[in-house]
Amino acid sequence: MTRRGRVASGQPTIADVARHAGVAVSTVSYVLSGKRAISELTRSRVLASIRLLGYHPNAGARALASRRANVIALVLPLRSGIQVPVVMQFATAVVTSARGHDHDVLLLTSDEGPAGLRRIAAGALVDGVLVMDVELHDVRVPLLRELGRPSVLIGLPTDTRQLTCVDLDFHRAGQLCVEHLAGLGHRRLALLGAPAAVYERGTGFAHRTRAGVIEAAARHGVDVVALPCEENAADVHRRVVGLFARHPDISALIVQNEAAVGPMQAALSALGRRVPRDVSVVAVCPDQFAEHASPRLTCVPVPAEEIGRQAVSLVMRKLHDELVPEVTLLPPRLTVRDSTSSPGR
Amino acid sequence: MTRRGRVASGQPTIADVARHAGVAVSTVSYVLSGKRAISELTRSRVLASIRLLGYHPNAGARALASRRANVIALVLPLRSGIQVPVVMQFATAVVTSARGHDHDVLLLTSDEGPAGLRRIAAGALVDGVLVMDVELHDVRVPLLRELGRPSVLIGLPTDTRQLTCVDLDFHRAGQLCVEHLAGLGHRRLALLGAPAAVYERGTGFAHRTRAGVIEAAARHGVDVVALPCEENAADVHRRVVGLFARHPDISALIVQNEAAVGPMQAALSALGRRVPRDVSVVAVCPDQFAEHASPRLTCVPVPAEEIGRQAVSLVMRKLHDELVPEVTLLPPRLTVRDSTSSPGR
DNA sequence: ACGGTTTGTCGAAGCGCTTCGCCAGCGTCC
DNA sequence: GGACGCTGGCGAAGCGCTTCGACAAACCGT
Repeated sequence: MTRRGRVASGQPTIADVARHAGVAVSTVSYVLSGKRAISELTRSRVLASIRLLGYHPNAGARALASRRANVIALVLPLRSGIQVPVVMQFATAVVTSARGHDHDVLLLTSDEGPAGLRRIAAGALVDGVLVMDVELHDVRVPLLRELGRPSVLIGLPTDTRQLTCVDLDFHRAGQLCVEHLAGLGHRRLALLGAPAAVYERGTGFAHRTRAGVIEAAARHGVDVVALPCEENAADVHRRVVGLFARHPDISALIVQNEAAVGPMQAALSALGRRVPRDVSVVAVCPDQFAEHASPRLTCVPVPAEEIGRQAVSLVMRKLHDELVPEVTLLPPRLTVRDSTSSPGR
Repeated sequence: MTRRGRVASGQPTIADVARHAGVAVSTVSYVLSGKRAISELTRSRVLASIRLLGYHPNAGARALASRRANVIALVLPLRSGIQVPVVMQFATAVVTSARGHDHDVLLLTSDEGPAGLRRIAAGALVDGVLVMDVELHDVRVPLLRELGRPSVLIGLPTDTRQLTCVDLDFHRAGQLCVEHLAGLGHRRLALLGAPAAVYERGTGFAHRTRAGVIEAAARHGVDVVALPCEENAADVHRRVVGLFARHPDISALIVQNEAAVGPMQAALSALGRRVPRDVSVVAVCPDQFAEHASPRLTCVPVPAEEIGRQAVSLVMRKLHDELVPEVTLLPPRLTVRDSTSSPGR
């Protein structure tokens, strides 16, 4: 019996590789990690053995010995009012770019709450944490600060001290929408926002967009009505009809609610207002969605993939003890399509 | 120096707990796992120490020693034509129910392909694998068979031998739609299906629904036109208009494409056909989506959460070496709402 | 009072890997 | 030509946990 008192796992171990290549275990390890110089001859012999035996390092053993799991956690929201496609795009971007850094991604939902975070972080299941759907006064923030593991927030809480946050500059995005519309000559706008619940729980992006819209409107001498909007067709219809009943001279809409776009268009057409002839529409939503709508929507895209990449890159840098900025805001840009034009034409 | 030659991690270890409670390390382990009888007195002393020290078992060490990572992998698709909200619902259901079995979820995207699967499985990063978006002749299927780790497919490949699959019975779902409409008196139907690419790559659910629809239509002596449908408003519009141009007497639509529902309704209303007065609509989509549409849609809901729970439960049973059925098909049910009625009323 | 179980606990041997210290062999430089 | 520095490799000590076998002590029936 050469080794092992218990049941064999079937998988070859680093010792098998070492024996097969005629070198020491540590040499194999150094070939794999590149942390010490290894002669080209030995290197290729070891690599050949690895390939031949179909060796894959055991993740648990590696994590135990190196104190690095090569896994990061991604905490996703699952509650109502989230932009599902955005979240999904974001998640895939995170997985893809984490793999580019030789890390895997552990998926958590926020419903296990802070306890879940503590469990995986303290248990060394993950090296770092990415948190989505951050609220202005998020309960997880104090925990993240004390956790002792690198973390990156997607979204901005009120107090960003000692944190690392990345997000689209939604304030600027709101401004961009207004500037575009004001530039076209619109004087009365409305913002069809996220569901009321999203504002109530203090989700940053909704507040920041609204603030940007209102601020820019004031600056450009433009009137704006901001109202939240649920994600069902009936509510959207009611809101839009009510809006134009109270403010018949509104000539442009800013929409930050993907689910509302379709129903909104239906409501407008029911009111006999055509886009963009009678009403211009600017959306804050994934580019692809705007592209697929009819008419194609002028929009400020939410660069979910770019945010995901940035978040991963930031957490990796923190893992390497680099200093990173507390806040990274990506500059939004506005893509002009077919849903906006000058009013009264 | 009591322990450790290298840098302290800060986290208390099981040895710290044992020392604090005045017992052996193995005793603490048995308290935690419950695998041997421990006196109530000792048990409570140990638990008290654990709480006091804030001990969390190290995942890597545990995985190494026990040969179980307590993690399952979830392979999600990220390509076009997938039903994003369904996937998302599914993912959260998987995470939630995995946690109920004391497991975490590692997120993979299918773009790393079979190599990714092999890596995590061989490396013992995960104990089992859940694979979504299965094609009829999926390249990953042979790999799963040889992988030596429990796996569950969400969706049905052509050959299910030696596999475990779970899905909604889409064939029956298609039948249900037709039966409902035929029962109302409709004689000419159309199926607005998934994007063409989805059929082309042999994704099971699309094929099976279509087959069920066609089969039931033949059985009920009903005509049906089945056509794929892209996810952008312009294509949907074109298809719907073309459809009624060629078949003006079609009185009901079956839709299996969430993104197409809104544009379809818009197209119908542009054609002057009202739902359900002139055209009845049955959707195969998440219940919530149907509920939020206007009018509320009669639908066959895709029970993403239930499928997720089932998938986790199956993989857990396989982890415990239980025998499980090769194929689990959940029975669909049809929810009648406001989008269907008898024709010509 | 004495074998035979149970019950509760302990000690130690790994799990498969990383990493530290050590050293042999070589070229190099006054 | 000896002190020195590299280079390439080895051996062994853990990392923190689970689990197996051993074994006192308590309990049993007789």
